Amino acid sequence: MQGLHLIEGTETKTRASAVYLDIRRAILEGSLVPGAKLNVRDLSARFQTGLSPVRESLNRLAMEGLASHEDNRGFVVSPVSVPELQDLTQARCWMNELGVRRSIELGDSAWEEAVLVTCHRLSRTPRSRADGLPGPNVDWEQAHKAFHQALVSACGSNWLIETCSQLYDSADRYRSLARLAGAARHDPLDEHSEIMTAALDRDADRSARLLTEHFQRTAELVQTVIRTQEG
Amino acid sequence: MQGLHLIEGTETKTRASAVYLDIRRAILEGSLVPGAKLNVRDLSARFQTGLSPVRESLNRLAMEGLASHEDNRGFVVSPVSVPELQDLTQARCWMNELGVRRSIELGDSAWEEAVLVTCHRLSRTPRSRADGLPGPNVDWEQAHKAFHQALVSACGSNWLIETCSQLYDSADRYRSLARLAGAARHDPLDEHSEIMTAALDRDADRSARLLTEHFQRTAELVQTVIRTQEG
DNA sequence: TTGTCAAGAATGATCGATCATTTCCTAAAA
DNA sequence: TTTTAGGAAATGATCGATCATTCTTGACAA
Repeated sequence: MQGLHLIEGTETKTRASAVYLDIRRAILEGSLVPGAKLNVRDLSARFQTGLSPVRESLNRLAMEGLASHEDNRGFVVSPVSVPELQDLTQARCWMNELGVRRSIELGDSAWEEAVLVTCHRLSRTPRSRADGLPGPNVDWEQAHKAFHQALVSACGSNWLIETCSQLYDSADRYRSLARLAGAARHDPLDEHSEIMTAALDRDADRSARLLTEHFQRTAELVQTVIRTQEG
Repeated sequence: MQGLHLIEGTETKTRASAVYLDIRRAILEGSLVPGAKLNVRDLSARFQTGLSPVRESLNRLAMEGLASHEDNRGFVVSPVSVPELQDLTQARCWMNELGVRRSIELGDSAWEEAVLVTCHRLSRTPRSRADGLPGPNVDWEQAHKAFHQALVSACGSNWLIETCSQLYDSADRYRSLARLAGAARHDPLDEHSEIMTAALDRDADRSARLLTEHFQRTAELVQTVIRTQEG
């Protein structure tokens, strides 16, 4: 079997992994909405594959928290809620504060350069797509995550880095949902630059404060959207 | 299908979940040693079930970090190492410090009572098994985890509570491995009481310090064992 | 109308056969 | 002796049929 391409650009060794990545992306992008049933046979048909790879994918997603599972009742896209968003945001603030403080303490010049470069790339990447379509700009999403991960990358703990990455993805899902619901984004271009400057100045307190505010501001916007949808 | 009992006391609705819990326990107890191959057909035979439930279990374990997976190369019990133990310990210290500080801040009398009761139960549960066999005393393990989870239970963040639980289990695996390798345990009975007292006194700094020392002391013991095994 | 219950349909879970890839073993060549 | 090629064996991955459970539907009774 050659590499699989269930979706353009995705190439993996097994069907299970390919399907996993595709469903994962669909959930994070919001094209699979919270609460949606993840019917194994339907997904098999959609991805032109058997039942086993789909079930394996869903098991992975459930452990990751992106899907929910109950024995004999199948899988569902994990629901979203304001309390869960608040919990998530709190965790992001804690973890990123820890990460950036340690990185400021331990980071060498390579770390500084990574922060500088990823921030620069982020500022050069347009927020909206080049083709004018309304979807997310994958390049920007990637640059944004790269910058936030760079900030904590010198903390010395792989566990913390991985945790920040997972939290980022979960929060990203909320952002996508808010965008789909038509939230206008106050452009946070300068916020990122400010955070970068604080980090390169090795000002731990200011970095932590700016990061926390950055996360909370985003969360508040998303919260508003969820509330208007629920009500 | 009635409840399944693959192992005494385990009862779940699907084979996949039953097998998952059994393999998980085997890994945490150390009867499946780090690096051991998790052969799907062998496990199917051992648990008297088909291939699918086993594969689903292994996918879950891999996402959880207890198993490692590479496409087309199957599953392996996750290896252990001194650096990973250090990372894990660091993370435990951070997370439990956060958890206990917030709990001291937010916890009501129900939290205090939970800490008191779980500590009491722990002190009343013998460390070694009633039947004199050398294995772990499941009651003690359970009481120990209950106490540590009680300490952070009022932190207000489900995410943090769940994270502490996962970290506990991962660290517990290291402890089991050290015990199997014949590590003599300096009995930490009083450590737990001291932590309890500090928490009930609402002394956040002392609680955090004692917890961190508690984790680090255990980790150092385990490290020694791993090093002597490696060397 | 509302509640109950028994088919029947839909869906989830499991099975073992089969296909694909990797690993192992052996023999010939360097 | 070491290296390498090739084929067999082992293992991983996938498939679709089948079994088990849950959900739906509609007739009937209260």
